[in-house]
Amino acid sequence: MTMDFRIEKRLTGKLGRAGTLTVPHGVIETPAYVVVGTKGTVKSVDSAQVKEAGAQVVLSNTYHLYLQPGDEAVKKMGGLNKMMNWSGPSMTDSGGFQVFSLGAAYKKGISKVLQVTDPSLLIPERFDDSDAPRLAKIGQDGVSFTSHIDGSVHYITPEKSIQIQHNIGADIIFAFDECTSPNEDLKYQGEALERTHNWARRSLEEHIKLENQKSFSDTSQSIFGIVQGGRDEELRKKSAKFISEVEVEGKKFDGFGIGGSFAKEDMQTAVKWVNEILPEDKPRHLLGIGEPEDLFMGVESGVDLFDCVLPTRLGRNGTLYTKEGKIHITNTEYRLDTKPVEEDCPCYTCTHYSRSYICHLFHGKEMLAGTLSSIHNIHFLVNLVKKIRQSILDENFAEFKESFLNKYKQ
RNA sequence: GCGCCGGUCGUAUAGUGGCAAUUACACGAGACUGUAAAUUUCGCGGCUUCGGCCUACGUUGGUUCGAGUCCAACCCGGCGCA
Repeated sequence: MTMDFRIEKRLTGKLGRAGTLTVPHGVIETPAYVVVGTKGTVKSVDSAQVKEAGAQVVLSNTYHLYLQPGDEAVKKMGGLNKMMNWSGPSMTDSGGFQVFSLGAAYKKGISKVLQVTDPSLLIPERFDDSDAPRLAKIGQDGVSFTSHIDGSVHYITPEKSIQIQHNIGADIIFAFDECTSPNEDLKYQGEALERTHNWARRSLEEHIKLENQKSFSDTSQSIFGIVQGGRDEELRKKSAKFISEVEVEGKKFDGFGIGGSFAKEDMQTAVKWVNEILPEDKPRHLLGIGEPEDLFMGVESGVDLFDCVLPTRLGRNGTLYTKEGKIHITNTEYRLDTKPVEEDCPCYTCTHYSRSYICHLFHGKEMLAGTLSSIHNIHFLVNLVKKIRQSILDENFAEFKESFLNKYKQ
């Protein structure tokens, strides 16, 4: 058994559903918010704290672990879970996102989610910036990366990414893809999609080959294919169809990632196009998303898994989630505020510390600031998705969504 | 008492004739979506119809078209000699 996905309840009239996803390291109740631990650590938070904050599953990164400490080292340490003392379900991203973040987006201030109201802003910036500095360059067969750590050059192919992910040993691994920049033109999006599809097939082939080589004592892994296609309906649908149907030795992808960068406004339409095509009986993961409003949108559009760096990144940088919206805990108004971050929040941070203390920790540049803040943010977002799940089971999703979003100011 | 050195935005500094004045920290407000992020941006004398205007480098006066910068006196601090 590699993976078992069961749908318990559906949202009537919508694509959403609540279910359970069972993998070798445990059960994930879906929809679920996956916590990101890029280098085999959820930044500033220990695995026990991650668990206490309610997280069910952690996602690490192939590229980063390959560079440091090296996938062989991870394997030697007993695999990702053992290495980071995480007993629950685990995933690795393929390195595809780094094709974007270290490539087209490198030093350009382009982010995964673009907040634009004017669609013309999304139209081509692509004249020829091929000589722009970047650490990732797309080649014939794969991508060459210049290590940001020591400048060494590494060529990552789909096969290589899958081999690394097998050494790392997470429960769920992802096909190697190209996450395109939101301001690439349609022609480029089409070419990139061909490449991603080609890489998807090769990823699946390599995965099956490696699974076939495993012995009984080895833990089996599942692989998710990634749907791309930018903001174009035709490309998105074509990709959803291809990724769900591609087959090697009679085997298909175990689940799906929905990747790429979006204008906030088109995210929902893109997700719907895709999820209307993807097979219902397999899990779908919206990669790199998101914010509370994105979670409601995603769930009702048929997403089962989300992951995002926001809880930890924002936490480390002094922004904390509350039911009324995000607050900047370093601001003067919290200096003498002895209330917890959230009055009725059961997380470790809120049950033990005050806003004023966390404000003080940030001003004093104390490491604990990032830890306590990350714990709260993880709890907030993970728990929000758990509540969304419960609302599907209780058949009051719409009411919950409305009451939450009414209070929550973006 | 004599001599030398020094007094610049909260702090520490840069600045030897064109300066609302450098840099760092502190302070203030933002940003962050599959993590090159404990990162990063902006602001930090006042007013403004955004063209400027006013007030500012210990104090007072002077030289100069123009002074934080040169001169004089004074005040304050440090060091040395009596």
